[in-house]
Amino acid sequence: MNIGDVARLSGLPAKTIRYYEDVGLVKPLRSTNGYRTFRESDLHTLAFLGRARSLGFSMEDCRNLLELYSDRNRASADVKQIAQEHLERIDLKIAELKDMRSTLIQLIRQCAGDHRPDCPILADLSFAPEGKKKLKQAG
Amino acid sequence: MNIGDVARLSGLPAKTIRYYEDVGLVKPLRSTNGYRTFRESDLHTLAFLGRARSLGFSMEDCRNLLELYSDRNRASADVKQIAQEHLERIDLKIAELKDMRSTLIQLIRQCAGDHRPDCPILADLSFAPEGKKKLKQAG
DNA sequence: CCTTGACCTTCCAGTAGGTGGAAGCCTTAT
DNA sequence: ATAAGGCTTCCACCTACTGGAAGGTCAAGG
Repeated sequence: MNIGDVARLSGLPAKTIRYYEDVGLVKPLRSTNGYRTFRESDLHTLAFLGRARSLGFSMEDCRNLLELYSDRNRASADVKQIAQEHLERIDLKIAELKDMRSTLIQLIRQCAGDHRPDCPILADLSFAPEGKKKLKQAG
Repeated sequence: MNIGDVARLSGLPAKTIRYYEDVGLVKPLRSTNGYRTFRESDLHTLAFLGRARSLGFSMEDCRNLLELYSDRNRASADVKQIAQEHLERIDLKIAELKDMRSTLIQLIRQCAGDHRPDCPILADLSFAPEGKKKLKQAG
């Protein structure tokens, strides 16, 4: 299979697949004309990567997961740990975003959104004292 | 004020402040020795930027917000729109993360996490059928 | 006067995870 | 022979910084 074929089959852009080769995540063969030649196992790896990335795993995680995947003596505990740490990062990120969200919603609600210049959003941004910061962190 | 002073006062790293000058978000003066000299208004701008960034606004948004802030004939509607679009992006991001989260939680729950190699997490990653992909794309 | 240490300066490189484009080779069909 | 499309490499760019090297500046102390 050439890169276009695995791109279609895996759903990943050819550029991304080349990048994954660059960083050593997939190692296709080369045919005499210099074209990359992908085996079934490469396609499988790419599908694995696509799925893992879609779950938000970092490239570093992907690398480790792939290694565990090919290790028949792996302990599922090692896989689980990677997933759990990733989950914690996701929860942290969600919490951060929710914090931003609640502040934004408040500000947006207070803003008239008309032709006049007065704006509580700008007022908040231009005057963010310690008290507010504490409120934000507590909320 | 030198850069160290505004760094302490604004809570932003000096590096970041230099970067903000690089991209034109703040324009400190220079004293004869080449040091940046910040006025009160520059400190104010930096505080504004710090607050806006902490709410997740992009640099592009920050640029526009600063421009509106200094425009006495602004319409609060323009500010509100920037904030609302940002809120939508945040909501989208939260939704994506929650999707990942729920899948991850399921997989983690199913994984024994012991010394044995069998692992539903790897099984999922290595076998992502069309049905799953559609779910992912819908979410 | 000299040194020490804390500042400050610029410039270069690297981070994650790609994406876009240019220049040019390969293949296939007509 | 030529055109279309696929493939190659390489380089730059994106966000929003961050780290570090090499070197200039300034105030205090001996």
